[in-house]
Amino acid sequence: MDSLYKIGELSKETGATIDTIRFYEDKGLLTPKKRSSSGYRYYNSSAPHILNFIQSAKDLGFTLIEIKELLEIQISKKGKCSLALGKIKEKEANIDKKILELKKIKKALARVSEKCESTSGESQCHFLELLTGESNG
Amino acid sequence: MDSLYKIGELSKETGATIDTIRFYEDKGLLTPKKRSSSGYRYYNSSAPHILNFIQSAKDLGFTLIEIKELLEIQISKKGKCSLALGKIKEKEANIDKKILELKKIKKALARVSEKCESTSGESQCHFLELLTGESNG
DNA sequence: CTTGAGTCTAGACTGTACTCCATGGTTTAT
DNA sequence: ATAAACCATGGAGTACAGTCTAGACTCAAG
Repeated sequence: MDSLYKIGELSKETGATIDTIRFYEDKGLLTPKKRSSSGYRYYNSSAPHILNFIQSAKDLGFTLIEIKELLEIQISKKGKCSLALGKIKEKEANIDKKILELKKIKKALARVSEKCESTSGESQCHFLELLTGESNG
Repeated sequence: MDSLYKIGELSKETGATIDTIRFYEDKGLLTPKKRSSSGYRYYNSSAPHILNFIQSAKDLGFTLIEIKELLEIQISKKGKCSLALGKIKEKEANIDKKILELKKIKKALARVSEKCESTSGESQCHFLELLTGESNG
């Protein structure tokens, strides 16, 4: 039902190199569905999703250890979390903080764009001032 | 008007180590306002803001080179950007993407919390499924 | 059944971002 | 004036996240 594919195919599909995929396996982030008798790795269709998630999460500043933790989160048949609820709430709060910081930076950049497009002059300032709100434009 | 302080004081105020502050200087992210005749570094009140920004930006997955670029953005008296407007728009788009990715992760975590709090059972699933929306609860 | 592309393991190497010396000069409080 | 605390430079060492190489095995096509 779910055709398996080899590491080279997975690599081509996701853009992650073969070495990187093996490295992630070593770190416990992505285990092949099975190994052939000769040792070849075979992956199922969830592997590319995992690799894409790892890539996104890395771009967002998560370490491989944190990403591993996120990937390990699951809910049992009885509705139990694999990770303490407090820890999960902590991660949520952490992400909220990141979103806020990004919005601040975005706002500062938007102000830069705006000022540079209008070319109304007399508005000298640095990014840092735009970030903290002390603009003089 | 603006009292200067030494690297140790800056370190204590921001939590960045002296070595880190010097390292950032080497990379062009933070230059002391002036040096004493004996070589001591003296910083003004904007230094802690810069260090805090570096810390936040690092947590958000920006490299020191990207952070340097952000810090170098400024608008001249004539309303000109120090960086091409296209580049700035690109950075804005990049940040929008990061915010979206974070919101997805946040949503998945919120679903985990919700399910684990309700304990209504029969809802086995992994984080990755919650992330992509294929939950079976 | 061979040839070439793909895969295996193990280990060395790289870049980024620090972190830790060693050694010596400077400041400050007593 | 002298110790204690602080700061300087330069260079070595570390952790994380890959990236590359060597040497051997496997698989698919002609």
